[in-house]
Amino acid sequence: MIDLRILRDNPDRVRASQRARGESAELVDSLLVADERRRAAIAAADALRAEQKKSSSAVKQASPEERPQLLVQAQELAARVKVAEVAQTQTQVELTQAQLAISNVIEDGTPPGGEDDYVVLREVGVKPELERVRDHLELGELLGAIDTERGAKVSGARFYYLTGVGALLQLALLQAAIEQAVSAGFTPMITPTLVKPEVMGGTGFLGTHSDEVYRLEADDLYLVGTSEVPLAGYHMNEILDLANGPKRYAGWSSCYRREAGSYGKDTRGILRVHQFDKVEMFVYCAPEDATQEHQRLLAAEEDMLAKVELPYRVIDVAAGDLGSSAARKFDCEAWLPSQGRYREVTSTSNCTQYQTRRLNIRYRDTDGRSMPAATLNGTLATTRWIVAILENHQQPDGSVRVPKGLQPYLGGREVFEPQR
RNA sequence: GGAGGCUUCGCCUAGUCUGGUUUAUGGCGCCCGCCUGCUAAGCGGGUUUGGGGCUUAUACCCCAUCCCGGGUUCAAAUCCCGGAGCCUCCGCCA
Repeated sequence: MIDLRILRDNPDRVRASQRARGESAELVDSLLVADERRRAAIAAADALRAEQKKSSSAVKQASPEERPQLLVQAQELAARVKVAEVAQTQTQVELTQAQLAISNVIEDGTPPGGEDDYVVLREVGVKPELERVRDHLELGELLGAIDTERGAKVSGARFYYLTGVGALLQLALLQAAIEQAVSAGFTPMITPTLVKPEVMGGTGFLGTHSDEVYRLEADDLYLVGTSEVPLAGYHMNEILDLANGPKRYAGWSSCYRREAGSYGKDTRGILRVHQFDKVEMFVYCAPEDATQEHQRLLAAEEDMLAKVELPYRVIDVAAGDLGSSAARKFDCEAWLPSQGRYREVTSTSNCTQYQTRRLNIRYRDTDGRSMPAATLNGTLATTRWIVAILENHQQPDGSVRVPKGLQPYLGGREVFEPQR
């Protein structure tokens, strides 16, 4: 949700942000009008309420003979108050709608444009030179690590089983992520994966991407697509004490995505699936610290990628591909030998105060005033990493080298051997 | 699934039966000041959260806020209806 003060003081900045995203700048003017109308309605209703209070206490103190006369006046006022309150509510609803329609104001430096207008910040690591490339599913089947056929039999397309070393690899990967996060001062969390509409909406996932989200109609609950959602909801309606620095959480959860609109895309293997596991970093901090925290999250992601020895690049995502909540987003994309290109394995967003205004999460600034906090999130490891790990560390015989950073979490194992 | 109890400004709590002198009581904690070799104690004051107005800002004024949402009434913490959460008991169950 957009800050009305920023909007009033600097509407051009919001207009520019909307244009860079390829979204409507006219929404800014609708919002300004809605803001004006709401304030007028509040002033009118407040004045009537004040009058009514006086009138009411006059009734209370009146002598029996003046009482009937005063009662009539009071009754008439009560009716007018009722009308004014309906108008006030209406303008409030319109304001909120106009406010929700505008995406977060992008951070300075964000590349303008759409999905393909990202800027590559750096490439790290060495791509493997392979004579014969097996893709992750072929490798996964050789190792007895991935079973998509039975996944489809039991649950449908885009479901899978991780079996044997596949299951162990995921546990090792996520455990390594948790350990890294804990030693960096993050609080590990295992979160709910079903959340209420207000939480799903508050994090910004019920906007243009709402058809990506699973909904349980009978219970009016949503399955989360990332633990960002329950971690953002964790402090909903609270005032945080950030005097000792940001609150940093690392959430481990299953994630569920409908993948609507991606029919035919990435249908092979487990690159794009309906359910996966993820360790996600989530930070609450003062707005002035957000940009710096964002860099820390990105650095943590790169540490993890180094641990599993993946070649990757970092991209600065363009404005039009940020989603409504993010003001800036950096993705790390790992090299996939089977595709000969980079694919997203992490994503870190600075959501500034966009989510906390919706979720009513504040902190005390240095003057003791309560202000919306900033939130950020970033991926530390997901099931998808298995794809890149298998493909980049494959050997000619179909075995897969276990990266050093994961060996301690796999009982010291150095290689996964094909089963016959 | 059934029955009952509870929810008040950080924490605890009075007030709810019997609607209006309640701008919600008191204690603890916290903040400011006074007193005092120091500390403690004592004394005085302050301390919900939003919104609006007026301001350079502070101050000040107004409105809302007693779990949430409706309703009755000139007037609701208080009465009525619906919902949520917590606790206790019963039933069922991996």
